[in-house]
Amino acid sequence: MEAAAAIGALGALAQEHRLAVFRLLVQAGEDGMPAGAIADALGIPNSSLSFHLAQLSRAGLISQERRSRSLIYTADYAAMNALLGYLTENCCAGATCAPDAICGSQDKPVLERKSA
Amino acid sequence: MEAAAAIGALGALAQEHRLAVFRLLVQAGEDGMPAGAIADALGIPNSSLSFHLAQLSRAGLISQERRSRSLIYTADYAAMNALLGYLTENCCAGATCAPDAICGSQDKPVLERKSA
DNA sequence: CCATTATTTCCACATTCATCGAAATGATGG
DNA sequence: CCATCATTTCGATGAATGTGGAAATAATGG
Repeated sequence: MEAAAAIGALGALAQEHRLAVFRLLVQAGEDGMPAGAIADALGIPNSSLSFHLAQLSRAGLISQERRSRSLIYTADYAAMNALLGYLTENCCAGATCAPDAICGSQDKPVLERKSA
Repeated sequence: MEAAAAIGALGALAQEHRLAVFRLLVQAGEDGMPAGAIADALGIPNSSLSFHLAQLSRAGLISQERRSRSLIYTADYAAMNALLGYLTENCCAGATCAPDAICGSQDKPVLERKSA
């Protein structure tokens, strides 16, 4: 992951509602959630939520898929792994917070999961 | 780390110059760098850099210390660890990207033993 | 087809963010 | 003390962000 992508992902998560949405989608798992259910769960007006979903989507952190009448949103684990990897590398590069502190393997992605 | 702090840290890093500054400070290690040297290394005007340093500082990601005439800035590794921990926990909580996937130690956070 | 449902786009507005020259502040050495 | 150096604050400006109601778009079931 290059810096520009990391900045995009960081910015997408750096907002109360968007962080809540992403957390919710992570918990929802691979089945994802329809926009309406997200709005309902978090108490965000539809139009506002749509704006935030677009931001998360543009950052590559979530993906959408239409299922019948609903648009289902799903967290992209690979993107989150890439972000964590970037931060870990750039937090630790040449510095004291040892990569080994994680567990020893630092060029393997943190969460290895299906890719999108 | 609670959500508000995470949002602050994410927002602080979600900017080209600030991310570059933080990376530089991480590389610089515990000795840190004076503001002038940072501005010089990254080609950022003093006043702009000062603004960004304040943002990073307010987010708790860096700390300052006066040494003679210079203000030395240092990356706060603990804060970064806390952020990584928050993201890891909230990426994985109740979902499929298993905590064990990290390395096997599942009750030990990524880089440090700590909870908010 | 059409009524209905689900979601997005449009719009207007207030707020915050980023930029950087110039002036102010703070600290030091001599 | 004061000349000087290092850095911050001030101020003005343009751009981007967040908000939410209302209207538009898309898809389905019947």
